[in-house]
Amino acid sequence: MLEERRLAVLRAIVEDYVLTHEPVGSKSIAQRHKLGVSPATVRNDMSALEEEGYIAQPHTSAGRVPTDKGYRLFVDRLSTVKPFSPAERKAIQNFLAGAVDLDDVVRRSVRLLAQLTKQVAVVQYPTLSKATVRHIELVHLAPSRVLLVLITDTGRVEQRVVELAADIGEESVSDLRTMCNATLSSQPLIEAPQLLAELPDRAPARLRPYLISLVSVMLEALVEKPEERVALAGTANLTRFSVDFPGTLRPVLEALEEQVVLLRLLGEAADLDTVRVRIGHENDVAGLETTSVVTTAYGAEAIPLGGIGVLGPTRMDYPGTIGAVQAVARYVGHLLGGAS
Amino acid sequence: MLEERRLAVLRAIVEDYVLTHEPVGSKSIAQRHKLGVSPATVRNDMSALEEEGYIAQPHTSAGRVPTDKGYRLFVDRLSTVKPFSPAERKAIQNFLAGAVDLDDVVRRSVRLLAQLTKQVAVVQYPTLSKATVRHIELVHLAPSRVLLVLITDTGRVEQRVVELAADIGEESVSDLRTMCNATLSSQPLIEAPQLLAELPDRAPARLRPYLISLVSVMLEALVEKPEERVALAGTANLTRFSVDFPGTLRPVLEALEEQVVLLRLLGEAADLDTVRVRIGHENDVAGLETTSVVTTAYGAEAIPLGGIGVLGPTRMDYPGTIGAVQAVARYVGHLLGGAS
DNA sequence: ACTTGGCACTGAGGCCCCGCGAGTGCCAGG
DNA sequence: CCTGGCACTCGCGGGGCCTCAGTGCCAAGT
Repeated sequence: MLEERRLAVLRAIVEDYVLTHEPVGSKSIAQRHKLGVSPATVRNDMSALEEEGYIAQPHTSAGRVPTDKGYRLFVDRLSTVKPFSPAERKAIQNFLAGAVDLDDVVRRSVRLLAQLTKQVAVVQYPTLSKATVRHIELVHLAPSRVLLVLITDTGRVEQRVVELAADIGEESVSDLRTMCNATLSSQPLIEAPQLLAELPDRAPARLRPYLISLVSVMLEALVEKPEERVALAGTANLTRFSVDFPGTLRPVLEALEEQVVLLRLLGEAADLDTVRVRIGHENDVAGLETTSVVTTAYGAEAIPLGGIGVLGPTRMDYPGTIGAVQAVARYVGHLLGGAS
Repeated sequence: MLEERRLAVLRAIVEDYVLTHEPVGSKSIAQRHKLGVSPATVRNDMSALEEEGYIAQPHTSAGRVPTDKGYRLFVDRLSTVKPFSPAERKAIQNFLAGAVDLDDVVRRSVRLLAQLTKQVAVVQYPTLSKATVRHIELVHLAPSRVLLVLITDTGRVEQRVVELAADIGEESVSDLRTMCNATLSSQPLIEAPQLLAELPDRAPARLRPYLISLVSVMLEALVEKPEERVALAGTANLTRFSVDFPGTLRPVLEALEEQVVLLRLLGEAADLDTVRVRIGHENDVAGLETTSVVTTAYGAEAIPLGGIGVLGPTRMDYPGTIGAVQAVARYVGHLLGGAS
C-alpha cells in the first residue's frame, strides 16, 4: 500500500524528469499524476526515497532527480516495454528490406535505430565465431602470390594476400582450392583450427609447402583474431543533451571511437530476446558514467550472431528505447539469419 | 614594402588567433612578432586590412579575428607547408605498415590522421571506377542461387546473391565463371558495362538465361551505383572547440554522418599532390560554414584512387594540417597502389 | 609621407547585490 | 497516516557598476 505509492512516486519522478529534463517537485507530481494525495504526503515519500538512495536533489530547494539506482528500479519493476504499432513494424521492415548486402543491412539498421530512438545506435557485424564457411576461393595473383577469400554463411567476406615460399602453378592452386573447400566448406569456423592443422598431413607432398603458408595465414587472420566490427550512427543526437552536461560530451565521443569499448558493451548481451540495460555507473567504461546502454543480441534460430544497442543519457525513455531495440533486433535477425 | 608589412600583420593575426583562440590586438602583435614598429602603426594596417575584408572585429573594443577571406590569403600566400621530420615519417610508415587488409589500411590511416592533426579525419575507400577486375568468383549456393564475388586490384571485394530464373548445375556455374573471367579479368571496371552487354550474345545458348540475370546484377551492383565508402575518425576532437561555438556542433556532426556530404567534399579533390583547402563558406554544405576542409587525393602512378582529408574549425593550423594530409596521403597511396 | 605617442571613447565581461520563487522540512491538527 | 500551514533555504535572473583591453583619431616628430 504505502510501499506501492512510494513506487508510484518514483515512477512519476522518472517519467517527468525524462520528459522535462528538470528536477521535479512534490507539487507537480501530486497534480499531474493524480495520485489523490497532497504534496505534503508526496514529500514524505520523497524523503524516504531519498533516504534509500533512489533519488537525489541537486541542491537544497530544488526538486528531485532519479539516481542510477532509481532508474534501475524503474527499469526492473516500474516500466512496461512500449510495443511497436503494426504500422511502425511495417515501416521498419520496409526500410530494411531494401538492403542489398551485408554491409547495407548493418548500415541501414544502425541508422534506423538511431532515428527511432533519437540516440546513438550501435550494431555489431555478425560474429565470425558462430559462422560456418560457405566457400573458400584462391586467386593466383603472381607466381608466388595468392589471394585468399573466405566467405561465410552470414555473408561476410574476408580476404588476405598470401606470400608463398615458392612459385606455384595454376593447376596446383586449383587443387589447393578443392582441398580447402572439401575440408572446410559448411564447417563452423570455430572448428577450423583443428581441421586446418590436419590438412597438410593429408595432402600430397607437392602441395604441402604451399599449404603451410596458407594455413598459417588462415589461422592468424580468421581464428586468432577474428576482427569484430561495429557500425555506429546518431552521434549528432548526443548534442541534444550536451547542453545539460557540457563537460561530459568529449569522453563519450572518445569512448564511442574505441571499437573495443563498443564491442565490450555489445558483447555482454549474450541472449536473444533478453534486453540488457546498463545504467550510468553500471557501465564500467571510463567516460560513460552518465550514459545508459540498452543492448540485446540478434540472430536466428536461437543462435546469436551479434549485438545491437543504443546509448544515451541515463535520463532516457527506457520503455521506448527497449521496445525499439527489441523490434529492430528481431528484423535484423531475420535478415541476417536467412538469405542475405 | 608597406604592402609587405600589412601581410606580415595579417600573418601574425592568423597565427596568434589560431594559437590563442582569442581576438588579437595591435599591442601583442607589435611585441610578439618583432615587426619593429609601434602598435599605432599596426593599428593603421589593421584598419586597412579590415577595410579590405581580411579581418573583422567581433565587437568594438575587441581585437581582430581573421575572416574566411583572411584565411584564404594566408593559405595562398603567407604560409609554408610544415614538412614532416624523418622521424615522423618513419612513425607514420610503421603505424601503417602493420595493416593486413584493405579495411585495415583505411582504418589505420584515418585514425592516424585524426591523431596527427587533432581534428576530424576522413578517408575514402579506393574508388571502384578506376579499378580493374582482378577476379570474379561464382559460388553455387542453392539450385537456383549463386553468390557472385568480384575482387578488384585495389583489394576491394563486392558480393551479391543472384537469383537465377532457372536451376543451374555445377558445371554450368563453372563455365559461367570461366566466361566472366575471360571477359572481365584485368579490365577496367569502367569498361565493364559494354563488355557485359556483349557477353550474352557470344555465349552458348544454354548459358544465356543465366547470364542475363547475372549481368543485370553486376551492372546494377558494380557500375550503376558503385557505392563509395568513407571512414571517419576523430569526431571527439570537435569538442575541443565546441566551447567556443556551442550551437555549431550539432550541424557539423549531422553533416559528418551523411556519407554523401563527405564524398562530395573528398570527391572534389581530383589531383594527386594538390592539396585543396576549403575555408568556411567556401564549403557550400549546410552546417559546415564555420569549418575548413583540407583534402587531397591518394593514389599510385598518377592514378588517383580516392580522397583523404581533414575537417576542423576555420581557425586551424593550416600549415601543419596540410603537411599531415600530404604525408599520410603519400603513404596510403603507396600501400593501396602497390600490393595489399 | 609615414610613423609615433597621447588621449578620449567604447563596449564586453566580471562582480556584487538583491529579490523572486520553487521547493523543502517540520509541526501540529485532523 | 495524511494534510495544511509556515518558516527557511538556495539557485537563478536581472540590474547596476567598474574595469580594462583595444580602438580611432589627432597632432607632433622624422
